[in-house]
Amino acid sequence: MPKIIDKKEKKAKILEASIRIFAKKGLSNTKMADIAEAADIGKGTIYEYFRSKDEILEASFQYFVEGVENIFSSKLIGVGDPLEKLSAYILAWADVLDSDYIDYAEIILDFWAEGIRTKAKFATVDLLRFYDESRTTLQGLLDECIRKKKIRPVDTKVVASIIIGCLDGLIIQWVIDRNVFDMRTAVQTLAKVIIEGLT
Amino acid sequence: MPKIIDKKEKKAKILEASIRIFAKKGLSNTKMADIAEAADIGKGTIYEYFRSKDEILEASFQYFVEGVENIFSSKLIGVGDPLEKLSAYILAWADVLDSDYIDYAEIILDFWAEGIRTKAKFATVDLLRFYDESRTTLQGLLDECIRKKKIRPVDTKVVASIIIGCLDGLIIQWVIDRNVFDMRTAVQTLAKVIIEGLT
DNA sequence: TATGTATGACCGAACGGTCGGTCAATAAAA
DNA sequence: TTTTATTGACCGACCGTTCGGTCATACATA
Repeated sequence: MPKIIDKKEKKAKILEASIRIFAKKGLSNTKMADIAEAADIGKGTIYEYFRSKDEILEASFQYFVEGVENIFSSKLIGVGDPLEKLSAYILAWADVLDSDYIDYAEIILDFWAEGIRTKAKFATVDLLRFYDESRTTLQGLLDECIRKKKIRPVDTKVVASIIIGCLDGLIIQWVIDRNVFDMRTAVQTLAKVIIEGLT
Repeated sequence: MPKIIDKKEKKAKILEASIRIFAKKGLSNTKMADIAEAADIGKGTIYEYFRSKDEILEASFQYFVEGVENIFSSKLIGVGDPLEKLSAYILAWADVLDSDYIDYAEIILDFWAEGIRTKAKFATVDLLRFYDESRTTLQGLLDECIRKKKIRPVDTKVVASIIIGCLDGLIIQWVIDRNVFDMRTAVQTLAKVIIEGLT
């Protein structure tokens, strides 16, 4: 019988390597040979696991979204007070950018840029879905706050967009130059300003 | 004597064409041939005006920054009250994204993404300078507000970063999907929430 | 030996940039 | 006015290189 290997595990290994390189070099500056080298395999082997570079790109993005969503849901469970939940949601972004996710922070701009133009599934489906779900979650939190009279009535859809925008924008600045401010402090201040602006 | 043409004007023509194509296709998906076609000249002619693709990239970015800075300064003159100035600054972003600047909005993500990685002057010098100046301007506005007791004391550097971040983040969302919210409304709401959060 | 796995030499399309040559506008000469 | 010379502007065929993807071969395991 032939050698049997864990396809799933190897696929993940390639994916992780590709994300590392994407983050370092950018999406279109990354060559298949680079990924192969980072994954410590031959270039041809990649094609045993992925049909094309585009397929790797798509899979990478989904990997990223999964990771982010896991962090978020883990930070929200157990929090009862809607205002606390709102705060926890905003603060969770600082956790997303910690440790393992630094690579993702550097890659996210490329995903955004690429996502706007390509017809790849990850862009037209996954990216929009991710934002839509984020916005819906946040909007739900805000509506709950209003219903319980924790904040004054506002256009929750617009405010939700603004909050997500703030977080994305901070990521950009932080990625461009990490010395300008501390991410955790910035996120805490943001939460404070927003919540006080709404109450 | 031969035909003498306005080199500056032609350079601008090439630049505008390149920006249009960059916005449509992305930085690294844009070919010199595409730019030539859009500028309605031969490919070789481009090299009479720019040494390389990278040089075009750099010039494009500077063109963008100049345009944005012009809009901003024009919106701030004549405004006396510091709180009004703060508001005017935030609202100016909606103007930036109007009409002529739509192309720029689509290109800005690429500039950000590319800027982080490349050693190109536009990235290491101009991009950082642009953010630094924006932050400084805003910080000055905030300091003035605090001095005149228009808002409560806060870490103005962090708040300045947050405001810029909010605006960048809104741009991203708006570029990805313009139907989600109206930019002008969002910016107005943002100004309101921030200012009320600070007073 | 049979079969799943791995590989890197190889291929062809595509791209950035070059270069030899053409064109058009003007000025000076006839 | 016509002819000729001069020169900047313009161009696209071409070249060297790069890169995504293929495939013939080799390898490892049962």
